[in-house]
Parts: sequence; C-alpha cells; structure tokens
Amino acid sequence: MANITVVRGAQQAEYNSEGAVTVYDAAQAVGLIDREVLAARVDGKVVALSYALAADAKAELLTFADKDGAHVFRHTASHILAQAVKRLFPSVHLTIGPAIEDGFYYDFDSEISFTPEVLAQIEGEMKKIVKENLRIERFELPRAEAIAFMREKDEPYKVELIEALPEDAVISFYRQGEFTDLCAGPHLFSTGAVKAFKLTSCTGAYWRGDSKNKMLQRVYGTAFPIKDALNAHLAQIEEAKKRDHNKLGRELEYFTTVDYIGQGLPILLPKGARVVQLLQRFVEDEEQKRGCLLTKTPLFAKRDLYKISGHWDHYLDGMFVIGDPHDETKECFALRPMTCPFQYQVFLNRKRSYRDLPMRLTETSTLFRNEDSGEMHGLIRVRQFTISEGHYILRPEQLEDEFRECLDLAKFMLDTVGLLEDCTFRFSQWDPANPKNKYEGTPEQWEEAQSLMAKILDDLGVEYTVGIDEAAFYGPKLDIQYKNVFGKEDTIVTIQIDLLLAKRFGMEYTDSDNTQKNPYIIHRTSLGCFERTLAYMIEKFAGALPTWLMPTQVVVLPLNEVFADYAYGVAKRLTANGVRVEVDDSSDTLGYRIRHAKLEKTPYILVIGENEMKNGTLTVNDRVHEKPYTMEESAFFDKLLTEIKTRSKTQN
RNA sequence: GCUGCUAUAGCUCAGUCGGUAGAGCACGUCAUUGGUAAUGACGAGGUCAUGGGUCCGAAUCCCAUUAGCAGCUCCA
Repeated sequence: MANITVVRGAQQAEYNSEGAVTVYDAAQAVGLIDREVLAARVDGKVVALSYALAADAKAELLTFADKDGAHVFRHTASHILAQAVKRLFPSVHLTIGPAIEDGFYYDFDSEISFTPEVLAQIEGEMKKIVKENLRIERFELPRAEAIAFMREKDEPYKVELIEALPEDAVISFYRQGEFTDLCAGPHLFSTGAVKAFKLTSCTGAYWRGDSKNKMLQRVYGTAFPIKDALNAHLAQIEEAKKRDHNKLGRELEYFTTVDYIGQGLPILLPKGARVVQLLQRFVEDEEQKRGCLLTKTPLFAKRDLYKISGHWDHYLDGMFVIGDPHDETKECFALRPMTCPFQYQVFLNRKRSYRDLPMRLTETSTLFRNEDSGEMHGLIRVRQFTISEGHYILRPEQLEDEFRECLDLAKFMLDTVGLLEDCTFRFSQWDPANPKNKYEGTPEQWEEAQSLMAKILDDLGVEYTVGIDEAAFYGPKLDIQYKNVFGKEDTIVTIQIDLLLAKRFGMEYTDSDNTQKNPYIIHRTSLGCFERTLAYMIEKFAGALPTWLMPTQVVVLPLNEVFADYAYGVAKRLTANGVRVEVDDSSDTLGYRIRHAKLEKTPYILVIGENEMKNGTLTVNDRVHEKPYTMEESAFFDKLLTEIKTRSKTQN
C-alpha cells in the first residue's frame, strides 16, 4: 500500500496504490497528466514519467516551464540528434550529450566534418525520428555486461565512461528504436514530443574537457515543445547579437583593431578613449576619497622580481619576455602581468610599524598577458589592458573590515556604471587534488585563507557559488562575474586574500608588542579592466551609455545657417558648464541630422530655430521622450546640467 | 594552443564556367532647404588581407601566413 501525492503547480491530489505504480499512471489516475507534463521530481530527484513509485512519495509533475523539465526535454533532443547521426554515419563514435542552459549538445568522434549542409541533413533525419514517435525505454546492466555491450557496439568512449564509474554505480541505458545510449537519464516518454528544434552550430571540443585529449566535434542545438517558442528564442539571439560590443563598439567607433598590430591589441578610438578616461577619473577620485594612495610603478622589470613573486615559476608562459629567459648570464626583462610585486616595493621602502597599516595602495595599472591566440575577443579578452589594481597591506585583525570595504567599493563602482544588477559572485578556491602544482603554500595555509574568506563572506551575507580550482596561485578569490550577450561569463572584479606573498618579499611590520610580523594582503580591483567594463556597458546599453559617460552628451542642431550663431552660443554655454557638446551645422536636412544623432546614441538633441530664438525656449529631443517638449531655457539647463553631473546609472 | 568557418571600397554585401571589379549606405563638391528616421545632381574610393604556387590568364583553384568569428582549453 503506497500513498502517492501528485503535485502539479498549485494543484495537488492523493492516490493510493496497491503496489508499485508509475508516476504516469498515478498522475493519470488523479487526472493531472497531459502532454505538457514531461517528467517529475520525486524526493528532490528528477525522474521519468515511467519511474515506479513503490512507497509513500510525493511526485511533482514537471513541464517545460520548469528548469528541470526543460532539461529532460532537451536531453532527449540530444539523444535524437545522436540517433540521427548514427543512422546517417554509422562509423561515428558517441561520447556525451547533455542538456545545457537554452539547449543541448552532443560530442561525436567523427572522421567527416559536420558542415552546415551535413547539419541540415541531420536535422532532416531528426525530424523523421520525432515523427516515428519512438518509445524511450530504460534498462540496467551489470558492469561487465554493460562494457561488453558497448564494446560490441564499437563505442570506445562509452566503455571508458563505464570503466570510470564507481564500483557500486547503477549503469543505465536508454533505448529508442534501434538506438541505445549509455545514460543516467531521465528522458521523455517518447521522441514525438520534441516538436521544434534547431541545430545551431558545430565546433570542436576536447574529450572530457582536457586539451591533451582528442578533439571531438560538438553539435549544438536547441529544442522547444512548440514552434513559436523556438522562433522567439532564435529571434532573441539575433537581437542579442546586435548588442555585441565587438560589432557595435566598432560601428560606433569606440575601438578598432589592425591586423599588423596584432591580436588582442585594440586601438581605443577617441570615443572609447574618452569613456575610459571618464571611468578612470571616477575610479581614482573615489579611491582617493576612501583613503587609497595612488602609485605609479614600472611596466616591466628584470626577471629577478618575478622569481621572488613566484610569477616566473607559475606564470612564465603568460608573460611577454624581453631577452632569453633561459640564459642566466644576460639581463632579461618581462612586461608585467600583474602589479603586486611592484606595489609591494612601496611598503618595503622603509621600516614599517603597525601604525602604518592598513596601507591601501592603488594604481591605474596597464598589464600585459600573452594569452593564447584563440582567446582574444573584442575588448573583453585582450593582451594589454588597464585595471584599477589595489593592494591593501593589513594587520590580520583588519582583514575583515578592509575586505568589506573592498566589496563595498566594487559594488559602488559597478552600481554606478549600471552593471551590478547583472553580476554574480564566485568564491574561487584552490583544488587540493590539483596535480599541476599550480598553487603556492601548504594545505594548512590554504585552509586558513579560505576559511577566513568563507567567514567574511558569510558575515557579509554574500550569496556566492563556489569555483574549485579557480583560485590565484597565492590565494582564494571573490570573483564578481558578468555574462556577455552570448552568455559567456568572465570576471569583472576580483578581491583576493593573500597570506603568502608578504613573506616571500620579506614584508614585515613592527607590531605594538615590538615583534616583527608579516602583514596580510588583499589584492583587489575596484572596477576591473576598463576595456572589459566598456565592452559590457556597450552591450548592456546597446551603445547608449549613461549620459555622464557619453563622449557626446548633447548635439545642437541649428535649423539653418540663420540660427548657427545662436546655436554656437548655446553650445558654448553648455560647454562652459562641463557638458560635452557638438554642433551639427552641416547643410543636411534636419530630419537627416536627427537620424544621424540618434544612430550615434546621443542622449540629447537640441534643435535651434525661430521659436527658440524668439521665445528663449528650447525644443528638446532625447531618447526617452518621443515627442518634443518645450520648456523655459533656464529650467532646461538646470535639468540638463543636473542630469549630466549626476552619475546616473541608467540612460536618462 | 586546438577544431571549424571567414577575409572584395569606411560599412553591409553582389561578383556565374578562371578572362583585369559592382550596388546601397557612408564620404566629398555643388545646388536646394528645412520643425523631428533619409532633398537632388555629380564625384572620388579597391595591389580583391599578405606571400607563394598552378595556369596563356587567378578576386575565383591549391599551399602557407596574418587577422576576424563560433566553440573548446586557458584567464581579468
């Protein structure tokens, strides 16, 4: 006797069964099933509708609206993809094919390459499989039989996967028609539900995500229960592409690249340079207000410095070296990939006491990193970039307060530029099992640093995810993450705790009890990399940055040359008040000039004609107000100046 | 670095079977004039990314390099 509670959204019903019953049958018995139900959640575990309920249980029915439901749906879509590929190309080896956010993929080991034509062919075969509405059945095999089964099917990657499973693991398979795949599941009831899907791209991906392994072919796709949802999703991606900073930033002339200058070395054009200058002034002023000391340190140094810091051992491949790194008899330099070892020299300049701490050093710092050639992307990933880098040298008891201050500063900065609401936090930890000897220090030191950071984060109530093997080589990090228009995530700001490097550099202070101690150090950025921040702002605002950051804030348009002098007078008055103004007195028609200004995303467009001169009023267009509005000139200036001087995080 | 794709005017793109290059927008000149998304005429612009090769002949076919894109791997 089992008492089953079936839940669907706000609806709920009880079902008493004599023996074991499938979720599907229980749900049907209480009248809560229909085609929209894809899977279920029982005891927190996502299961197929064919899952047998033997004891008292609560079965929550999942539709596509539920994240887990969509996941099951798309996982089945990936199996349909694999089945289609095996039908068309039997010699292809299967590997893995999970559902992901917004879609699914499947990795294949294939001799032939999946060109767009081949993808279209595969899509056609997938449609057939959906139409065949094949029943999806689960079965289990003991380990040895599972391995033999996959050997017989000539699926070496599947054999490898099974062999890697723990001894006591349940080894399950899913069969649909002639196709069977090793899979933990769960899946849909049958293939017929996958009504709308599209294969979006084919790219390379390493087997098991390891660059030492063979490169497989990954086919990406997405799937929805109804066609309209698929089309809406594809349209949304097209819209997002229009915001791509790498396209928009070039069109709007924020930056460009030159093939004979090199990858990852963008030219900031006047508009981009202006925005970075404004951001930089804002950052430096704010940091000064908060007690930071600005430094200016060299952009490169002898290798000796990097040997002390550990960069020579841990980061040599990432540095641009001037000279032969392996010839110890000759002088050898490297461009700096980080500012830390340079800024520490400020502390080391003389004997320090506990009274000198905290010492908050900051620098608008240009760095050079020799990224692999495939990594560069617009302004987001470059080889030379400038960050607001700070090192706070602290007594241990100051760590928590100063960490809080760093977080507050970063949040303030991100909020002011309008990006904070889209940020997530990641507690980046080391990997004790990392075989690459990537980290300095002992497990005890890491344990100490990480537990300190965990305590601080918990005290501050920061919601974060944990990233294993994401730490710096000298300590754990709180990374503030941001996603670009394509959903690719990068770090925008980082705050790191370092209990190791002070000792390496011989940094000591005399404490109140007259003993010598190594300080703790926080490495932090306040607004991160200016280039990257600019890129994210271009994407977030589709080029229409907040007014205080726009290279041109107001365009003044005289109706014709009669009004040109007056227009220049207005512009002069605005300029004198710190507003960035352009006058467009070209002979083009007014509508044409307005169109131009709008394409440039100029926040304010001021038309000067008879009315303005006669009445002393101004007709104003801006992004928000579709219809022109008129107001007294002085009131207009007050509003405009207030707005431009305020660092409003939204457009207008 | 790896896999795949791409490179023609400032931008978006045509260019058939290999036969010495084309449009729209942008730009310039002139005329016109104006009230919120495009006034008209004319003009200038290209060593078809770079370097090799095949060929009587290459934007077109082949190879290499450089750069750009998607993804993987790495990272702020």
